[in-house]
Amino acid sequence: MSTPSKDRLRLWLRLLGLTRHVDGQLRDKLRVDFKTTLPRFDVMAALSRHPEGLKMSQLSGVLRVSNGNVTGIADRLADEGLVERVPVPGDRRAMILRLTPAGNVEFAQQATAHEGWINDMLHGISAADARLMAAQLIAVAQAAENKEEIDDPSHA
Amino acid sequence: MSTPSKDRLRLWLRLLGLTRHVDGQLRDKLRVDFKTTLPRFDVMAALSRHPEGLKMSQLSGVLRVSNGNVTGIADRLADEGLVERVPVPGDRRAMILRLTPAGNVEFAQQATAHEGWINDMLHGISAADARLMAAQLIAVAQAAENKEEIDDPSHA
DNA sequence: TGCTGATACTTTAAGATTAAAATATCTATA
DNA sequence: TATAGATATTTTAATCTTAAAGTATCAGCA
Repeated sequence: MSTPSKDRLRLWLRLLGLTRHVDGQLRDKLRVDFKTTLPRFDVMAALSRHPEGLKMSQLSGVLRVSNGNVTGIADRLADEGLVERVPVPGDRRAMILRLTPAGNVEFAQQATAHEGWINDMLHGISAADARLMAAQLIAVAQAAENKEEIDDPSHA
Repeated sequence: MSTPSKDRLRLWLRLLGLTRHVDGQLRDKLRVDFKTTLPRFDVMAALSRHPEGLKMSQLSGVLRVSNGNVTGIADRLADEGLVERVPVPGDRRAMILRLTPAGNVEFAQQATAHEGWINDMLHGISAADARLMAAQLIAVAQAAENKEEIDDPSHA
């Protein structure tokens, strides 16, 4: 049987299956090759895009995870000297988190490897198809998010 | 700059972004509407597809998670009377996990709601596009998994 | 100044997750 | 039958995750 609802459900299950597969591979490779984890990689990637650092709250906003989550990951990265907390002049509540020089060196290696892993795993897709699919997915994501605004106007 | 490698990386980031978004919404709705979690839903969904039940190891195989992981989730579901452990005749090591009648009733409601949530979130996609995209994703996933067999022939 | 509410972050409690170690049982074979 | 290795599951230790509670600070205003 095939209804629009079932077709969309099947699409979702495919999407989830592929994402989990790639995600799992990335976690394995980060662990084996770099003795780190995907959440740590994500934090360092976000900081890498903001060399001046990010406040803890900005970081959790960018990564779309809870505040408390970032606290623990930052603690462990700081223990290893990969990130550092810098006080914010004029606001003693806030802390800026940024990569240390050692963190920058380490992340550069991880990022290069990461791009290579993705390239390998998705090598069955041509560059042109990758661009097309990415564009389709943007449309899908926008549809999904617009749906929420209709449901919950408080976001407006 | 656009290289094939970057195009594939961007595709991956889109894929991940959409999946995380939908995933997060599902978790929220399961929590609010059913006071449960996605891992619990996943276990019950797998058992629902196998009314005779699944051995713990089969279940972790189907869900692609570790053995120990399933143990904890099964414990909690069993505490609530939604699943039960049944001894396997002839093998005292193994246990079959299956939905209880109460678990079946509960899951049926969750599954209906789940399909509706997906349908709402992906309503921007026509049924035809959903089928096309699902087919594309199958090809991508196969390419990704074939890649591994080439890398690691032990799976053959 | 002193209060009130908002903001930034951390801590806590509970569940999810994994790899690795521990238990219990089974199977094949010497 | 004894035992060695394989199999099924649980336990353990560590990390990740969230919601909710807690702490400290800030900003506006009476």
